[in-house]
Amino acid sequence: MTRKKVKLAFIANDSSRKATYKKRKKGLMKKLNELSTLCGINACAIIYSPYDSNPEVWPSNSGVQRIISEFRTLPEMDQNKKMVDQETFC
Amino acid sequence: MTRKKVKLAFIANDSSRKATYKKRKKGLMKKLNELSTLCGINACAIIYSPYDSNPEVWPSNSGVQRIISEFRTLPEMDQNKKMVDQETFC
DNA sequence: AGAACTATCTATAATTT
DNA sequence: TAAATTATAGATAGTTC
Repeated sequence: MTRKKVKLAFIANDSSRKATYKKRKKGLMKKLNELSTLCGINACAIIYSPYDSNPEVWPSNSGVQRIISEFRTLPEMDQNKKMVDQETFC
Repeated sequence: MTRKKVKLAFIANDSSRKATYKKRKKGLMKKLNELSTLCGINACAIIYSPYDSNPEVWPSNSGVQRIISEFRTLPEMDQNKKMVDQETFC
């Protein structure tokens, strides 16, 4: 996306792929932090990769645990359909 | 970030905040999709907001469920420390 | 292997429709 | 309100050190 447009496909070259991963992971975490701060919302992200020994998370392990606990309390069906009461709000 | 620099703070104006949320959420999901594709990694994100009746997720509800299940299988301590065997790989 | 640089691509704030 | 536009801030591919 800069010196040349990047084709949206797996980067075959190992070192290029790792370099891109490190840069983009950093950028993504920054974006998520900005979204959360600017809009006052809760969010989390978990990223697995061979480059990090443990999953990279945002905002923190405890923050992720809190949000996924909430996510799991949603009945399976409600995770896909709109809920009427909140629909009214939006 | 464009016509004017944005201060990293909660956007007080309701309509501006909502507009920013919608744009940035879309951008974030695109970035996560790109990271996953380019680098061949597994990742997920969950975003809660008053603008969407249900949490917005990437890549899908089932994908999120799969990844958080894996995350939860990590012993609490391992979620923060480096693991020696993978350290060698990186 | 990284850290830094920089040219240029992308995301998006403000504006218009 | 929401979608489209556009000017500009930000992210990053390729390169250098």
